Amino acid sequence: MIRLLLADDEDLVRGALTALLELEEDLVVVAEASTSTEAVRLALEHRPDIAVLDLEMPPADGLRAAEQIRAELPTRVVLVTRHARPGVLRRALAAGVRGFVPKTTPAARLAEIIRDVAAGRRYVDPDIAASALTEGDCPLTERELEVLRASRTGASISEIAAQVHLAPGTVRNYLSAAMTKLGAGSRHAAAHRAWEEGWI
Amino acid sequence: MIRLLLADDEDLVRGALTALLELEEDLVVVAEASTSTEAVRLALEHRPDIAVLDLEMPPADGLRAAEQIRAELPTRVVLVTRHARPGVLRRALAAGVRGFVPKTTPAARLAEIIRDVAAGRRYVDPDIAASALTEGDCPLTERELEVLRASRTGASISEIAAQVHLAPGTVRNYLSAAMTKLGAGSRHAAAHRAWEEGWI
DNA sequence: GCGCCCAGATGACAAATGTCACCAGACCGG
DNA sequence: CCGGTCTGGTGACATTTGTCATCTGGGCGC
Repeated sequence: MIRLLLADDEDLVRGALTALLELEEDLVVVAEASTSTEAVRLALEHRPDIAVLDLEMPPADGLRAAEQIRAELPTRVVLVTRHARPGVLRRALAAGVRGFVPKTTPAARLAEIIRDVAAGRRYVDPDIAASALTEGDCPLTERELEVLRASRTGASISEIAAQVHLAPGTVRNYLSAAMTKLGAGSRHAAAHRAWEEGWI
Repeated sequence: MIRLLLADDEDLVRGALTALLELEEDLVVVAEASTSTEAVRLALEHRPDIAVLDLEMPPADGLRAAEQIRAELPTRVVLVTRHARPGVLRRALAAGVRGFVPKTTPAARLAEIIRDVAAGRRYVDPDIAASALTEGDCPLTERELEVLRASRTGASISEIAAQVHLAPGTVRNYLSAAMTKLGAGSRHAAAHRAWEEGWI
């Protein structure tokens, strides 16, 4: 019997996935979480064999939760995501995630993937893997990513500066560098671009 | 026995919802669609009692599909959405949708909601309904919405002008008006705001 | 016809933004 | 200790953006 932790912030989806997986006789959902922090807490408490985490989850994303779980437990992590972007896959694998499943995967496959991972194998969506291999790595520094993230809501330079605790001029420099690297004409275009690539 | 059409572009979610609903003895999923056009086609073919449509679905969104289904069939439509924004609810009700369910709804409620709708009642998520009632309607004109939509990717004024076939100065005027109405300091902030409200 | 309104356009102006060159500490290998 | 490198910061400058007053031409009631 494979014991599962299921985390997804959308109750409807999480509940539906539970229903789907409980149909399998060798799988049992022992805990459900709706936030990344709750996922970590419940993982420590229940020590499941596999943690199935949604990537898009407040307050920290599923990747952070995966890292924390992996740091403490032998639990294997399967990440499920809507926007399966190459950059995310790269980060996920670096974090030691054992399965990477976009939500475009047929539902019937999920149980098989979980069994594979439980058996020690890895699963990575073939399409994403292919594009991750052909695409270049993220050229941006951590700081550049930070200011780009902060500019996604349309904030002004000074607002971004306040958010990231930097001087406005410095923020402009980072943004300028990021824009050059991404070939964008404005920080907003750069932020959009970086998001599409899965870098923020 | 209530016959259902289920449409969601994410196979995993759609399959999981099918599993969830098939657990109910009085519900049966007679067709599954992964695009809005397929949803309309299958609805005409199978004439289900209820169509459960995801709002976020290519190529046209679930709202369009709902309108088309309603125009041809007595089928009742339940919309499921991730970003349950007041403006969207407003448009959905105007399109004759009978149920409006954000994905934050507990999974166990979905079957009840479907039975309610099948029985002729309506269901609207209480939280969204409340904010839709307290919030004002979209104050933006069609043109203002158009230029805001075009600016979402971070395009420059001249690029937007080319997209919407207007002079750059005119685009600036519309953007300026939109920013004033939304209390935003830049068009990017305004676009973000308008998106959050469900207006674009 | 006449006046009125409205979408679209223009031009002038101030403020915000992006570019660039350069400075000051901190940190590190040698 | 020294030079190299990295992060953070500053100031000058050209462009872009946002604001506002104003113009133009077409529809429309009368």
